[in-house]
Amino acid sequence: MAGTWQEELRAKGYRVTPQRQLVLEAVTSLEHGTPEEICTAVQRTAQGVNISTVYRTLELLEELSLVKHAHLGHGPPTYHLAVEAEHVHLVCRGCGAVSDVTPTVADGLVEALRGEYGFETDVHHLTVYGVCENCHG
Amino acid sequence: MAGTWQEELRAKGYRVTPQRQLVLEAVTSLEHGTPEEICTAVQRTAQGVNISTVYRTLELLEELSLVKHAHLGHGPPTYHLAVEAEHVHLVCRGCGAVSDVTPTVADGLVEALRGEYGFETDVHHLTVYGVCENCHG
DNA sequence: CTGGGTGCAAAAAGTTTGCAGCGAC
DNA sequence: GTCGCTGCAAACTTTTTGCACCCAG
Repeated sequence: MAGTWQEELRAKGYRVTPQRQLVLEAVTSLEHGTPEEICTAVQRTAQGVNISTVYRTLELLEELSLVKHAHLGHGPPTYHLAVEAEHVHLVCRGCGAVSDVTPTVADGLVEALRGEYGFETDVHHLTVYGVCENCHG
Repeated sequence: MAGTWQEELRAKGYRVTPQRQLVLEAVTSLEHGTPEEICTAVQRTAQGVNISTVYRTLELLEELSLVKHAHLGHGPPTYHLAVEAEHVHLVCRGCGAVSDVTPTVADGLVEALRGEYGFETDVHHLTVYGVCENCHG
């Protein structure tokens, strides 16, 4: 691994600040966190990171492809590490649970869309809604 | 077809109002409309349907499974008829275009999730992000 | 008539922006 | 020391809610 994300930031003229490190740590540990949850998590460690800084930081981190976001339902978007995005989200309409499964389940879909429509699927951003095992009694 | 949606409404103690008919017509004609677009469309026909009535009506219609919604990108959700939901949305990250394809492309995915995770996929609600033929040079 | 529905306005929730001071480099 | 970053507060957008009046059944 040639460069850390800190070096990547500096190389692009951005600065490495405590806030940015804290937000990235929060995204890492929360795994599926909304901006507000991330803000709260950050404030448990060091206090006083503003919600608007969280938004600005998430935007920046997403621009650098360090994090990604997905819309899992009605509420605010949830953010997670891009390197951990190697999965497909399953959202249960019954209990609201979010689980992660391997992208291989979508292999057929990806190939069908590429073959029939020339569409390159971004599997990292795939969210499947339905009913989980526990809920379709 | 035994009952119209109007009869279904009345059967459940709800009332059939001009506003509800207009909103449903707007959802039908727009195909992928946000609440605000639906409100605007309704106001072109009859004027004076309030945005909050649109929200309340959409919530009701969704509860009755007459319409469904999907999050296609960053903005507000888009609503469409449930009976027309028999397709999968493709959203292009390049040009933002939304296209509809047959759910058969997801057959493999559906079977894999059912077999491996006991998860019953709601194909009507499936949205796939990626890059369309025109945009991936 | 009766109770659900609507419009209006205010509030809530989520997100963005302007600006002065601070701190990474 | 410079210039990007942050905190704060205000503005903005989207959605929800309270309430009095209205109308479908």
